Amino acid sequence: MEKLKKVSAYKLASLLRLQQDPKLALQLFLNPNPPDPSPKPFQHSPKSYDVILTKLGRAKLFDEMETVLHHLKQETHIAPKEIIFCNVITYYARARLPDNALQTFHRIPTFRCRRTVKSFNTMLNALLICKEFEKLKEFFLDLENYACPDACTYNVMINACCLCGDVGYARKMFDEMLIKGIEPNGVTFGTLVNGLCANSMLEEACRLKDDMVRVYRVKPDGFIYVSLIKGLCRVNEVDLALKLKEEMLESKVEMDSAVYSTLISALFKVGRRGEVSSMLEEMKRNGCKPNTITYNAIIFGLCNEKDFDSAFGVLNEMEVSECKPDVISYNVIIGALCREGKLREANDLFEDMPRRRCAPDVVSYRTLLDGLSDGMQFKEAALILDEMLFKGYVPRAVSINNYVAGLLREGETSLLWTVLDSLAGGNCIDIDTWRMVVSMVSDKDKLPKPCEFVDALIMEQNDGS
DNA sequence: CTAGGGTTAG
Repeated sequence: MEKLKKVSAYKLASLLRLQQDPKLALQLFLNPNPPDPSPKPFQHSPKSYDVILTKLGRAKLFDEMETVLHHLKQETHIAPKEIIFCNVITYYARARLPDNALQTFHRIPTFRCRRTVKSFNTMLNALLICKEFEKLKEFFLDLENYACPDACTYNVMINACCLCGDVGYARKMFDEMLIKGIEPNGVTFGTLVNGLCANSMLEEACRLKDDMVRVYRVKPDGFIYVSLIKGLCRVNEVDLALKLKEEMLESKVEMDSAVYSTLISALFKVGRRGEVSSMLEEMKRNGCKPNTITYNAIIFGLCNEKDFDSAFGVLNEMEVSECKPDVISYNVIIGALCREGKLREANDLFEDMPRRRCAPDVVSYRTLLDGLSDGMQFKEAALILDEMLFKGYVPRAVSINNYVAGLLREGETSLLWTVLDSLAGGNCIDIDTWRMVVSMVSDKDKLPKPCEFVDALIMEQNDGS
C-alpha cells in the first residue's frame, strides 16, 4: 500500500486556500496529518495563517478566528505582518464589534509585530464603520501620542466628519493636515467632494474639483467625477452632469462604467428614456462594459415605466451574456409586477428563479408576500409564508400586520388559524398583531373565544421552544 | 487588502 506522505507547510497553505468551507479549512489547519500521532506540533507557514484567518474572518467565525490567533501567538518563530491584524480589525468592524477590534489592536505587540500608523488608521476606520464617532474622536486624539498621522489618517477623519454631517469640521481637518505639511491626495479630495455632495453643497463641490488642480496640483480622477455627477443627478441637473462627463473625455480621465450607470439611471428618472440607448452605445465605444449595475439601472427604469416586456428582454439578454443578473435584477421586476397587480407574472418569475440559477433571498420572499397579500391572494400568500419561514426568512412586522388584517377583514377564518399557527411557530408575531387579532376576534361568535384562542397559540409557542 | 465613487428590491 502507498505510504501516506506528510503534507508540507507550503502545500498546506494552498490546500487551505482551495477549501471553500471555512470550518473544514479550520479542521485541516488544526489537524494537517490526521493519522500522524507525533507529539510535536505542525509548523505552519505565515501564509497558512493569513489564509485561514481571512476565511474565518469573512465567515464571521470569530471564536475559531481567536483560536487560530492563539496558535499564532505561540509560534515564536513567526513574526506576523501587520496587515494580518489590520484585516482582523476590519472583520470585527464589519460585524459591528468595536470592542473586539480595539482589543485586537492593543494585542498587536504581543505577537512580535511592530505597530505602525497603518493599524492606527485601520482602527480609526473600524470605529467609523461601527459609527462609534465619540470613540473615534477619542482615538484620534490618542493617536497623535503614538504615531505620526499621515494623509490616510486625515482622510478617514474627513470621511467621518462628512458622514456626521459636519462639513465645517471636515474643512478644519483638511486645514490641519495642510498646516502639518501632510499633502492631500486624490482620496482626500474624493472624500471631501463626496461629503460636500452628500450634504447638498454642490457648488462648493464643483469649485473644489477645480481648485484641486489649480491650487494643489492634484488631477481629479474618476471617483471625483462620479461623486459630482451623482450629486448633480440627484437634484435633476442632468445636463450639468452630462457636461462633466464630456469634461472627463476631454481631459482624458479614465472612463468607467460607474459614470454611465449613474447617467443612465438619471436619464430614466427625468423621463429622457430615449437617450439611454445612445448612452449605452457611447459607453461601449469608450471601452466601458455595461455590468450588472448598469443593467439593473435600466431594468429599474423600464419597470417604473411599466414596460415589462423590455425589462424581461434585458433580463433574458443578461442571462446569455457574461454579465449575469443578480437577485436585485429579479427583485426589482417582481416588486414592480406586484405593484401593478400582475401577481401571476410576479409569482411565475419568482418560481422560475431557481431554474435561472438565482436563489431568491429574503427580499424576494418579502416582496412577493406583500404583493400577494395586498392583492388578496391569501392562499398563495400562505404558501409563500410557510416556505420563507421554513428557510428562516422572517416577514416584516408591517407585512404580517397587513396580511392578518386582510384575513380578518375578508373573514378567511380557517386560513387565519393556519397562518397564525405558522407565524407563532416562527416566533414572529408582535404585540400589535396579537392585539388586533384579539380585538377583532372577540366580537365574532364563529371564532374561538379570545382567551382560549390566545392560550392555545401561546402554549403551542412554548412547546416549540 | 490602512483611506474616497456607481444601480437597487423590502
